[in-house]
Amino acid sequence: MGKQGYHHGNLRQALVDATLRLIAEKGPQGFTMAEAAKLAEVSTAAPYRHFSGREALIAEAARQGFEIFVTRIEAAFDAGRPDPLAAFMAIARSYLAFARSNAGHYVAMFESGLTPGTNPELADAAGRAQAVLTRAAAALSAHLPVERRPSAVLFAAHVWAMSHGVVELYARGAPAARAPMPPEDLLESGIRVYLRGLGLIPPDSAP
Amino acid sequence: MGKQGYHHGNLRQALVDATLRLIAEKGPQGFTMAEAAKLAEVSTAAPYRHFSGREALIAEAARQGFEIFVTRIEAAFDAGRPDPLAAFMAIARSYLAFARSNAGHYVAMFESGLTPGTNPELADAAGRAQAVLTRAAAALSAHLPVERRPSAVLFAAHVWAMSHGVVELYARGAPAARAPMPPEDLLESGIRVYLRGLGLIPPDSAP
DNA sequence: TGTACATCAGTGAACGCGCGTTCACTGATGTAC
DNA sequence: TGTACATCAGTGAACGCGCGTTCACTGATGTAC
Repeated sequence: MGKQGYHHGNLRQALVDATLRLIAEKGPQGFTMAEAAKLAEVSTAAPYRHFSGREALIAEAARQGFEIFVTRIEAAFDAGRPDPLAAFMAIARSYLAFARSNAGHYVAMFESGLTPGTNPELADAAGRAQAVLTRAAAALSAHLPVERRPSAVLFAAHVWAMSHGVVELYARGAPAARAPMPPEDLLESGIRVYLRGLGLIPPDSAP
Repeated sequence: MGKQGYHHGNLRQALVDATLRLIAEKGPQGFTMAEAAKLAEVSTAAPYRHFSGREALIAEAARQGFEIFVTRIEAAFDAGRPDPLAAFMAIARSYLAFARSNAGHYVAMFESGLTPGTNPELADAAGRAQAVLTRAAAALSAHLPVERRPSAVLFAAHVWAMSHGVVELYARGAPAARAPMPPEDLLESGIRVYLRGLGLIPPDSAP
């Protein structure tokens, strides 16, 4: 694992880490193989021992992102503890926190323009991420009478869309709009209204 | 306006159109000055008579996008006709339609990584877009008693976030997730739940 | 324990390419008289 | 209506650059005997 010497030891991961750093700092277009190699202190030809090319390296960064994402979301949900509602809101906060703390991963996952069909492992990891959110949605709405219970897939998709939208529009430097409040509060209040619409929390005061 | 001859006639707009086409087809990174010039049937130096550089050209594409966006949204809202709710849902549909039909504009506006501060005209156009959505939200919630009336800015931000999230996650080839239904229906049902949460439509059957 | 050798993970130089941008220029246009 | 001339909007060639990728190579490592 030592860095000196002819053999790097863990170049594959070092390249992924360099990719994440570059993407986070300069956007997906700011990432180049040459610079990743340089960051990993290795010749420009070395990356090709581990990745077939630029796209493959970004895809691996995205895949690891989904992996970590799933772990984080699951930890936040904590099997519905202390109660399904609190656990669900914890997921929302965790979503935003992930986008912030793992900007490189997030961009690789959602903004790098990867063509999903080409990489089954990536598609698989992304699918598992969706599954976790769906499970959380199902848990939160499980106590509703069947005829009023929403489709968990649909429920999860709505919340995911709002979360993603908040990140893209308000938690970045996008020219779209200035956020009326911190993204965390914006998302939490939005989800709260949505959950009220589903009858999952009582009609309370205005948001 | 004739294309033949030494002078192009309307090169500035032709370059913007070329930019939109390239961005729509290959993403913001697929756009190059050289190719835009080629599409406009002009030498590679000509664009610099009209734009200071690459960034300025993309920014103009985005600005025009916001301009059209405002027009479309306003037309869809139609001053709240036939009723505020129907008008509001028309905006949502219009948002998705715009993202589809004006993919180049949409990408330039939201996915090109423009730094907003640098271009006041762009920031202004974006601000007006937000204002339209806010006005629609205010109109829809105007009849609520004051203490239950949500902040229109907040309301608009939530709906915009969900709309944007649906576009990004489900109306593109993103590796994120397969949509459980057409994006239009997904967005409409999501907004419906949200509006129910605000007390703007009665608690009906499950979505 | 030593040695021979296959395999692996790097190097360094080079390639062809297309990019953004600049330059001195030139053809077309509009205007003053 | 003609003419001189300033201005404008193009050209074409060139620049320096950094990119992704490939190649023959070489140093390090692991394994069989």
